[in-house]
Formats: sequence, C-alpha cells, structure tokens
Amino acid sequence: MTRRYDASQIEPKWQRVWAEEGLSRASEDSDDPRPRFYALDMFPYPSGDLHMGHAEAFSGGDAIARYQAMRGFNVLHPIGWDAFGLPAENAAIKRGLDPKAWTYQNIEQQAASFDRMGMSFDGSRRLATCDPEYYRWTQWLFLRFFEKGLAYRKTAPVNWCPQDRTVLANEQVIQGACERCGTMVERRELTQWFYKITDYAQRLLDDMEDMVEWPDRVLTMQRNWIGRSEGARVTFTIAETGEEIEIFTTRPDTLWGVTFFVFSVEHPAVGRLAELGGTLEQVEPLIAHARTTKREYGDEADTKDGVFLGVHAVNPVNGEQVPVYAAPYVLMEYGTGAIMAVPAHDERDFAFARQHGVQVRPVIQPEGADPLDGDVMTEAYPGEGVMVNSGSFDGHRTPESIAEVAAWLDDQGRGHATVNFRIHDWLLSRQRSWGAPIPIVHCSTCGEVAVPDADLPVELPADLDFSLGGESPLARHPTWKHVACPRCGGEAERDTDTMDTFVDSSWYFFRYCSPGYEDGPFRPEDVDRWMPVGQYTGGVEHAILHLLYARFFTKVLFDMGMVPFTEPFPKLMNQGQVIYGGSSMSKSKGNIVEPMPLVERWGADSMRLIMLFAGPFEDDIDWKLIAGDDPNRRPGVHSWLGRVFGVVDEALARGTSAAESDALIRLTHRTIEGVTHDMERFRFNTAISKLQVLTNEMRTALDDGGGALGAARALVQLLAPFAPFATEELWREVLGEGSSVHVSAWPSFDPSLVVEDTVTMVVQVDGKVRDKLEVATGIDEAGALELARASAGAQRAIGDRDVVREIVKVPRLVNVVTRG
RNA sequence: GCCGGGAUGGCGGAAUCGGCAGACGCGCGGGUCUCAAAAACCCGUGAGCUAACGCUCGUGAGGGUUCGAUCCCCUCUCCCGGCACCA
Repeated sequence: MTRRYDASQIEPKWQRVWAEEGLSRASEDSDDPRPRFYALDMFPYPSGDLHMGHAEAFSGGDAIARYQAMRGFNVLHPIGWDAFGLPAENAAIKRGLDPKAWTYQNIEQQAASFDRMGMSFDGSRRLATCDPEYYRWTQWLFLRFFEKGLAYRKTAPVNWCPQDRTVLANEQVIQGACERCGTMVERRELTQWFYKITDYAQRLLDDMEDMVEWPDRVLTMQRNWIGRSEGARVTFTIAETGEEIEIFTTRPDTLWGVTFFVFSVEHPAVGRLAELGGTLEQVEPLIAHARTTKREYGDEADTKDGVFLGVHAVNPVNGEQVPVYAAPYVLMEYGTGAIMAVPAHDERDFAFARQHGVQVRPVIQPEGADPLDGDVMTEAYPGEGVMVNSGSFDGHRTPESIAEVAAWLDDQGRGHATVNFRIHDWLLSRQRSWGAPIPIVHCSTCGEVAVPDADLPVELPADLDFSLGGESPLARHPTWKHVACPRCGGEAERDTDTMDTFVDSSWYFFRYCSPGYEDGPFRPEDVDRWMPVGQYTGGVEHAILHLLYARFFTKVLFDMGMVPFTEPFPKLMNQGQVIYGGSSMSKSKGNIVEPMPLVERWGADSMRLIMLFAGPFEDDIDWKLIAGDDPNRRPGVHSWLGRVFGVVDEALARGTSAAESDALIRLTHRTIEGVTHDMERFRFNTAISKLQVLTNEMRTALDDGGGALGAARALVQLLAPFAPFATEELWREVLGEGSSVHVSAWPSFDPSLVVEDTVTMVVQVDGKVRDKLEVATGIDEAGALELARASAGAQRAIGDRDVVREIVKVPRLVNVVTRG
C-alpha cells in the first residue's frame, strides 16, 4: 500500500516536532566534541512578508546549514532582522502607523513564514537591530570609534529634498530626484558624522588578495570602489594672489605639457577668484547649476563646458603662467577638486582645450612613430613614450619617468609621490528618527561629549510625531534632546541624528555568537569559538556597501584587540535574483509572485526544490520561464517527491527479501560521491538531478523485482538538506528511524564501488563516432585497439582507406585516423 | 568608455586536465487507465535526409591549433551586471 505524498499533512507536524526537540539549536556545551560551523545568511529587512528573493537565498543557506550538521558539525545558523530604516518611517508618515509596531509585526510574520519554510534557525539567538538591547551596543561601538578618532564630525555636502525637508542617503536619490516625492534634490553643506574608513582603505584592499573564496565580481567591485591610484601631489600657485593650490595627478611626467588649470565649479576658491578676475557673472550660473542639479554623465556638451576665471596659475616646474578655468568636468570629490590640464595627453583635457582654444603641447613622443604636433592632433595621446620639452627630463621614458619626476618634485619641495583613493569616509548620520540615536551630547562649554557607557542605550522616545515638519521627529520632540552635559552638568542637547542602518548591520554577526550578553556587544570567547563565519550567503546587491563596512568594522575590532581575525567572512556565496519576464519583480510592473502561497499550495519542500533545481545558485531565476503563468500547475519537483515516497515505501516493503543489484549499489555510491561534491561547490541543481537519476533507477530496479533499501536510505539522507519535511517523514515514519534524519550522519561512499566494472568505449574514425562498445574498465591499449578495429561501425567507415594513425585513450576512446 | 560575466534544443539547464553534445527537469506529441477529464504510469522528443541500416549538419559569427574543440588561442557580434568625466 503506497503512501501518498501530502505536504499539507507532513509539514506542519514536523515543524511542531522540531520546535519541541530544539533540533536547530547550536550547542554551547563545552564537552561537545564536534567542530563548529557558522552558517550565516544576510539578515532580512522586515517590510511585509518574505518575498521570492528571500525564498531563494534562504533555501540555499539552509541547505548548507543542514548539510554541514549532517557532516558532523555543531552548526550555528541564526536569524535576525535589519529592522531600522526608512520604510518603517514612511509607513508612519503616509499611513500614521507606529514604526515600531509596524516593524515588529512584520518581523513576527516573517519569522512565522521562515518556520513554515522549514528554515533551521536557532530561535534562541533571534535579534532585531531596533531592539534597545541591540542598539545599546551599536551606540557603544560608536563611542569606541569616537574615542579612537574613527568617528568624527565635519561639514560636507549632502542630498537634501526640499519637499520632504530632509536629508536623503545616496541610495534614496534616483536620477537626481527624491525616491519618495520625485523632487530634484539639492546639495547642502551640513555638519555630519563620519566613520574614518579611509584609514583602512589600503588594508581593505590588501586583504582581498587572500579572499579566494569570494566571487570575483564582488572583489572587483570592492577594488573599484576603493579606487587606489598612484601618482603625485603637486603645488601650483595662483599668480594674482600667491595662494598655493595642490593638485593630484597620476602623470607627473606630463607636467611640462600643462597649458591650463581647472577648478571644480564646487571648489570653495572659485567664487573668490572669479570676483578677482572679473568673471563672477559668467561663473555664477555654473555654480548654481552644480548645486541644484545631479551631475549627468556622458554628456558631450557638459564635458567641454567651463568658464575662464580671469586669473592664472604658475606651473612649479617651469614657472609658466597658464589660464585658470572652472569646469563641471572636474569633480570636487576626487583628489583635491582642482587639476592641472595636459590636453596633449588626456582625452578630457584635449576636448576642453579644442573647445576653448587653449594650446596643446605634446611632451611625450611615441617611439617609432611620427612626432606629435599639438596644432594638428585630433585626439590626446595617453600612451607611453619619450619625454620632450621637459627640461632636464628630456629623453626619459615613461612609464619609468613617472616615479623619477615624483621623486624630483619631492626633492624640490614642489610636490610629492602619493597614493589617492576614490573611497570617502562613511557618512553615517541621518536626519531620521527610526534608527539608533548617535550617543553624543552637544554642550556649549564642553563641545561634543560622549554619553557615558552606563547611560546606554540612548533610547528613542515612544511618542514621536511623524507628520512632516521642519526638522526630523526626533529633533522636534519637546523634551527628548534636552539633557545635562555628562561632563559639566550644564544645559546641553543630544545629537538628534540617527545612524545609517548599515552601521547596525556591520556587526550583527558578532552578536549572534553571544545572544543576551550584558557586558559588551559580544563575549570575545564566543566570537573566538564560532568565527570567522564558515559560509556567508546573500545577495550581490550588498557587494560593496554592507560587505565593505562589515570588513571595516572587523578590522577596527581587531585593532582594538576584541577579535582575533581581520576578515569576518572568508567564504561568500551570492544567490541570483528571482525575476519575472526578464526584469525584476516590482509593484509598479504588477509582476510580483509571492512565495508563501506557493508554500501553502505545494509545500515548503517543493518551493525549496524549485528554487534550487532551477539552475546554478548564483544565476538569476526567471519565474516566468521556469513556472509559467499557471499557479495551479503541479511543479515537476512535487511529482518527483511523490515518486520518492513511492520508491522508498516499496523498497521498505520489499526489504531484504530481494537482493539489491550490483548496478544499483554502485549507482548509490556514485550518487553519494557526486552529491557530496556538488554540495561543497553549491551546485544544488546538479545534486538534485543526480538524486532524480537515482530515483529513476530505483524505480526500474523495483519494477524488475529487485531490492532498493540501501539506495532508499541514501536517497532520503542526501535529499534531506533540500526537502527537510518529506525526508523526515520518510526517515522516521517509513524507515522507522528513532531520531531525525537531520542529525543522522551524512552517508559515505566506498571508492571501489564508485568505479564501474564496464564502460562504454567510443570508436571514432577521423574524429567521428562510428561505434560504441561495452568494455571492461581495466582493458589495455592493445585489447581496446583490437576490439575497435574489428567493430562493425569502424570497418564500415574505414572501408579501403589506409590507417595512418591510431589514438587510444583507455578505456574511453579509440580514434582511427585514415588518409584516403 | 572601463571592469566583470555570459551566448548550448521550444524552455530552465547538463557536460570543460580537449574525447559519446543536450544529463535531469519543464513543455510538447503519442499511449495505458477512465463514461469523460484530471492525476498517475509508459513511450517518444536538436535539425535535416533515408523504406531501412544509417548518413549529414549542429554549442552566437569567422578564423586558428589538434587525430579530435561547447572547452584552448585570435578577431568580431550581441546580451546581462557593476562603475562611470576618478585627472
């Protein structure tokens, strides 16, 4: 009597049993002999219920966690929520909801959905970054950074939405407009808090050399973001005022080719110099434009835009005076916000020079080509060559001369070799109220004063008014900010900004090691035991921000002696996105497919198998292509699970009364080997296909009257990380095991049984397959050749032509080469 | 523009120390069962030629290396992702 597969009967039952048994709890028992494994998934943001992206990511992460547990590891697999941030506040503004209630309600819903999906999270370690007992330590860490000078305040330009009257993060500015109301944002100078990540730029770069188990694209993105350039800083002088202006260049060897000088229009000196030069009228519109408009890139007209300021710069290497311009093509945020322009050897400078009629003077001549002539050049020459018109450096070759000139500048006191980074310090303050308050008190006598550790957390007040107003709800609160200065006791005000949510997520993985710890963000011994993370799983959208910040935090904690390693995530795995019809799912496109209805209809096991069988884990899944448009169509993996129930049931019924065939035993061992190998490389799709092959062969064996009990046990165990509910049912209820399949030992294989005793040998003639022979695996070359020559297919193809060569690769192939 | 990754049946994908291209699944076609449908199960399914045995073509395009190329090399086209006036 074959048991029918019914997920709705099976899944809620085991969900309950596992919770009662505490199956997923990591062991802190010091007598536990098992090695530890930390399986970490990027924690979700609690806006609404789980979406398809979560279903995909966590299906993979959970498969890894369950696999490692069966491999004999004591697995830590925690979950939490990245729970501060804009959506909660927007819900409050738009719909008058309490952000805290909204957030915790969503967390409960997502937690229930995770349970329903069979995720093996250790529920005793659950956290949310908006819990006061969590952000207490976010604030504590901020103060440690502050003490070290790694958190500081400075005035910087930020994105300001005049409609919503608030600062926005860069991510919240879409094509120059506020993501919420569509208003063009302005740039405003505001005093903000920063983390000094630039101090760690070189180390963040260097340590990537050893991170061989990260995806290349993520490493590349981080390298580009850090943007290291070697070059020199050179000091120019404004002829009319005598003030010195430093520039950064990667090509000091072209200094003798400078024919003009350019400030970014946002450079603070521009207004003053334009006034002096009598060109303020022409310059002002450019400055105003830059202030209110997001830069458009790739705009040809913009590249050549610019205004002569009416003043001149003195070139330190030859004393020449060159005209000074202000132009939008020079970025305030890179280098010093001012450049020396060498049109003969820089594309952008060349375009600008031709537009404005500035001289082009080549100082690098390509070897073995016609000499460059500045008057007739049609494009810049950025390549290598020999220096000319460069004083005593004439005849020196680039690129070697770059360092030579830099060293010479240093000797002369006119500049110095340096390294420039593109990365900026991390602006962490937000004029938002659903975040961790910055634990600083501003006192008119004492200045910036740290809130004493004993007074942490600085808690958010419960009664914030989220209606739109002049200042943030926190700043507007009638009493919250007014406190006594911790140092002098005088009247003072709290900082009313909160921290970027990326601060919250830069250390949550440490907290999981010591849930509820009262004496610090984590207990160092716990972190020492569990970390670094064994496997980190999450979306590639965090390739730069979160992963870079978390690496930065870890290095700072290392320097403080709090953790014994400098990289938190040696292994990183990025899942692909779930898209629909070639583009991302979104409300506006109306193409959102929800995972939970799928789970209710077909079961969590089927949902997980659909996700992992669809293709390589790191590739996108186009839901339209793999599932079609009919939600009631039975998924193929669901039918397969039904067949698995059939074969396991039948294998048990037959028991040992019928012998298991040698072929099936060998296939079972090959499957164990193959699936194990695939799990190590996250090739879930091919692992599942191997299990399907085994299922099909078991079906055949049973239909032929044979046994399949050994194969059945292996199948159930190997499938357990993917389909935890169905396999538990089969393991305990059908196979009658006393304890969970998820704590059973991952099956091992006998290498001697992995090798087939016969193999198909391909017989080729002139590289084309002409016959296939079944031969013994251990066949020797002479034997193989003899069989091949004699085969009907080879005879027919060779005909009466001469055999000129025979290639034998035992036992797989013989290729007979003819000439005829 | 620069960097990274791709292109294989109707579809998702498999196979790379160079050696049977298309595993596994979806879809589709045919069949069994059924009054019928669904489900389940069985068979078939790259294209073309052939009565059949078989043969030819085929992994984005072109070329090269090789007995043999989806795999290695060169040139090109297109697609996806990231960065984007970075001096």
